[in-house]
Amino acid sequence: MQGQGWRRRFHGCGHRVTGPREAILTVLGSTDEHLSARDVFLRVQDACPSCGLNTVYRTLELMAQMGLVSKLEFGDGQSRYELSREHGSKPHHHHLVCLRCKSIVDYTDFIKDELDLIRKTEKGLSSKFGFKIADHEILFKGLCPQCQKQG
Amino acid sequence: MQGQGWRRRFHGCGHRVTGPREAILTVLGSTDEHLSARDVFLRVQDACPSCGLNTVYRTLELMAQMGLVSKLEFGDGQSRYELSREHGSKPHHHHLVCLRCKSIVDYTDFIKDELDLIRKTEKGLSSKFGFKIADHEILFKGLCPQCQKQG
DNA sequence: ATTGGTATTGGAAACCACTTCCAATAAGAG
DNA sequence: CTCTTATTGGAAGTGGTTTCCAATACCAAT
Repeated sequence: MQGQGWRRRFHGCGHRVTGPREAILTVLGSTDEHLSARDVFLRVQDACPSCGLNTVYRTLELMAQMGLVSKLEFGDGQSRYELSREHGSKPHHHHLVCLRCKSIVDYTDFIKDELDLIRKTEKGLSSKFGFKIADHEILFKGLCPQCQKQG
Repeated sequence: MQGQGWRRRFHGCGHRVTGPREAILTVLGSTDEHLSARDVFLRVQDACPSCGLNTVYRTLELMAQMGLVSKLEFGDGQSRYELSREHGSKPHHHHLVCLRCKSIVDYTDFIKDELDLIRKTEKGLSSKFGFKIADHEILFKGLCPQCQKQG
């Protein structure tokens, strides 16, 4: 999480800046992984021992709706979170997930090629359906090398 | 579900063709919606009253791994299913989901424009990571007109 | 600084989508 | 028709996520 703009952002929406929120953003800003709520909870204990799992869920959901974090679902039964494109330090990327073992690969290939299409689609959809679009996701699904062998 | 090819497909993988499986495919083939497992379960009662929710889950997961159905996650806490591109009668489409109320819009705009990119990316990823790619998904996230008003 | 209104928090309990277990059933190969 | 074994269904379990509510702590106004 670069900068402190998020504080202003919170206040602007009538939200308060609190210890847990600060700590959660710090955790997300210090990793490249796709953390589950429980993962975040564990790592937050350090900076904010009183923070409950419950608060982590609420905060992540709030931040997802504000567009600060991306909530990802890869089919393994839990949501995963990462700082969203504009707020994180990870390069723009997408995901490749194994249908069987649910393993995940981040890829950054062909990202430039998608720009035009995404921009055009985003514009078209927002004027056609009235949505205010915050983010997009491209997901490829298949079988990883291991799972291919195992039938 | 056009044709009966899926029977052969099942036998080919050492799976049996059963009442519940047949009924579930019929349900999926008769709608344009993104049904949850429970939705499918309810609609299956008609053709196959003995079919349990449990079997619906197992069957949908199996079909997802076979590539017959697409398992979709829109962030509302349950998976949704539709016949996959090659097996369904719905045109190739993608989704637009509201981050707040989780409502879903199907769109078919700019689908042609994506073909090249998808083909190229699919090829690149499968040779780089060894995945056997079965499907792809593009998801736009944002706020629907209603939720924009409500802050 | 102090105060007051209210958003936020934390813990426990509830919820619910989904999975596991296992004995009974039935598909389909021989 | 028979035998093997995949599949089923019901009940019980699992675990991620939400709800409830009293206590806490932001922060705007004083």
